[in-house]
Amino acid sequence: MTTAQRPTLEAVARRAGVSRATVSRVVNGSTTVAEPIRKAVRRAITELGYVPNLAARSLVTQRTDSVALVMPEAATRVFSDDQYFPGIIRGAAQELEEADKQLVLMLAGSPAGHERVERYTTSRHVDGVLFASLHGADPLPGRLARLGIPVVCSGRPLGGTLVPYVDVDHIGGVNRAVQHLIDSGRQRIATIAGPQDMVGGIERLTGYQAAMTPAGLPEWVAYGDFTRESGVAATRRLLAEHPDLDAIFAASDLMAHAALRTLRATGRRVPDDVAVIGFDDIESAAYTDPPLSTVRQPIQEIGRRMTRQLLRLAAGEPIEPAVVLPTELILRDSG
Amino acid sequence: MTTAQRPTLEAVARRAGVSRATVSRVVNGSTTVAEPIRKAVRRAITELGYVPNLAARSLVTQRTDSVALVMPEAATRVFSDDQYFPGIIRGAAQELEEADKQLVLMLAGSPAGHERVERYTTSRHVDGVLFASLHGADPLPGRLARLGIPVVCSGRPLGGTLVPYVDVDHIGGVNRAVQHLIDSGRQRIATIAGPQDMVGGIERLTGYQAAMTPAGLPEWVAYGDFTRESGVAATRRLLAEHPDLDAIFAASDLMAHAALRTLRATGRRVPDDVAVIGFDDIESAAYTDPPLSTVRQPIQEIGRRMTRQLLRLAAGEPIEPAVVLPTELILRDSG
DNA sequence: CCAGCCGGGGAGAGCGTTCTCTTGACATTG
DNA sequence: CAATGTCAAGAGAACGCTCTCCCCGGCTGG
Repeated sequence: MTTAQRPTLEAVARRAGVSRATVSRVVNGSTTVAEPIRKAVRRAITELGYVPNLAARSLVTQRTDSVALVMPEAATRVFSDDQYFPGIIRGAAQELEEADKQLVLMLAGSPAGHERVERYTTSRHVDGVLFASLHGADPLPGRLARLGIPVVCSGRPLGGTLVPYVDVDHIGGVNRAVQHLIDSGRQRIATIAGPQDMVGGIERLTGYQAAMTPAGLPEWVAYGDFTRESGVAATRRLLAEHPDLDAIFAASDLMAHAALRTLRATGRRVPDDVAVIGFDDIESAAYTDPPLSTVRQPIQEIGRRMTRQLLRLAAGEPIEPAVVLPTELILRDSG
Repeated sequence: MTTAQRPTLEAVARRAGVSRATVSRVVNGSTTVAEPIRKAVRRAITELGYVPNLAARSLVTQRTDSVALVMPEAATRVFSDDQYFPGIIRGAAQELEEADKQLVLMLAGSPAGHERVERYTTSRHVDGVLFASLHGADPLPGRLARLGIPVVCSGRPLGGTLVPYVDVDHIGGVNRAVQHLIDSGRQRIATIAGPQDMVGGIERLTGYQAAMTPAGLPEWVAYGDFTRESGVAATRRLLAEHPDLDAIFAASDLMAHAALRTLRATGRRVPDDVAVIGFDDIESAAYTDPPLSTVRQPIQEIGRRMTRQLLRLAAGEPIEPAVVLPTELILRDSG
């Protein structure tokens, strides 16, 4: 049961008949070690099963080789079945794996949780911090950035904070979707907007308006919070106020899905009577009835790019303050 | 731009006019410090904004205050829209937050990734390892356990490895579901089984058989991998071989959803002609058409319990080698 | 009244790395 | 051939913390 003492640099050095410094050089890939010695050290390492002690290394290098990914646990969308959360994680994990760094996940749900995240991240326990799906104008990213800690956000941070971010072209994507509705003859196009304390929510609404206003069409808006429940309620509100609407753009696929069902429940046919387009392109979008047209955003790529930017930042390289990835209109049957 | 030097124990000690040892005692909550001194130290800490250096602490305590959560990235279900992945994470994160420990997420997708996970976890860089959703008979958990590293799996590990685990009562839940189908008069009940290299896949099939065999009913099985795509294919196969089936139990909601659609595409009505019951109770189960009956498993609770067990193990406390959580039959409209 | 205790606090030795200096062995040059 | 340069490798000092002694002063009991 007792654990064998883990071999240290010292042990490897003794075994290979060299100094600790040389072993360290070999481990860290310095070129200034003669081949035979390098070989001997390598053998000693494998024979002893030596693995560097990261804590000791961190202590002297002042690096931790880990980055934090902070997500607001409360965010309904994060834990519903759209794939934002796993997508970001997966992208980040892939990119970090290549850099041989660790991913520390922090959920900043409760105020206590948020405080904990702040304490942890400000204390240089990680080499950088990734923020996903921020709500409102969280001051934390800006504060960290001012402390000189590398920070990258998914989605442009609200509140004028100057923090590098990676986002998708919400406005352009939505604009294209709504334009498509207009082009196919729809005249009474409503939207189910997302929460207005998140960039995604705000900009998708802007995209809708950017298409409607120039066309001189009336703008009908109901607000949801990206979830199905809110989508049902919003659709009902829209139908109550505008029974004759002939299209709905929903700011999330979950809400679009809810719209689909609610429309059908009221006897409307999709897309014959009402066209519906969503946003996200979640996996189940292809499996709704009818299959949902939607604006696809490359979630996993967001995670990758965020991470890449962060690693650059941590390495002291310059980065562009904003990366905006394209969105794509996916036309299926609903609109 | 230059980062202010972080204050150390030393600095706090000087400021408070005591020794490092005393500050350490205060920080770690030792009782043998007189109140006035304790107060002085506390003040010095806040004035200087002192935060302990975790690396230095780890170096001497041999603890890291972090645990790894390992997930097979390749697992289709992990990144599809069922909520297994986020659920486990959330449960684990909540429990770890209370213990003030960090969650290090590792995706063991590629062989290289798996090797990386092994290297990292065997090297005592974490206080314990959580394995989620294992495929086949992975030797890693057993190996770690033998090294004396605390390990807990979600789902009974295959291959006879003796590692503590937390699982749900697959067999009981499925048994109840199929029994319900039988009780409501169904006679030709097929099943879409999950992958047979995962406990969940195996046991859900066992549960089906455990209900069918005693009833003397024919057992019709098609295999899928928990995804919608595989569900479509499996349903088609079942229909081709047994056009007269009157019920399907699917080992995942995703496959059940696919069955729903495929059945309808062939002109069958659910539940009138064919009843369908799934497994998981994912969020969208209530939003399928018709709403899906299913066996609910408490995913988040699995995450919590795994973590609690792991923390006990890490603290040297004894734990029960297996925790099995109950499942619940949720009857909606599909069966 | 003194030995013995005990609680509060300090001194100092590590923990396992990295990294700067320094040394020593050759090779190169004028 | 001496002086200089180059390169490989070692010595040893941090890094910031915990924890085991150890000491000091005051209190108790015989």
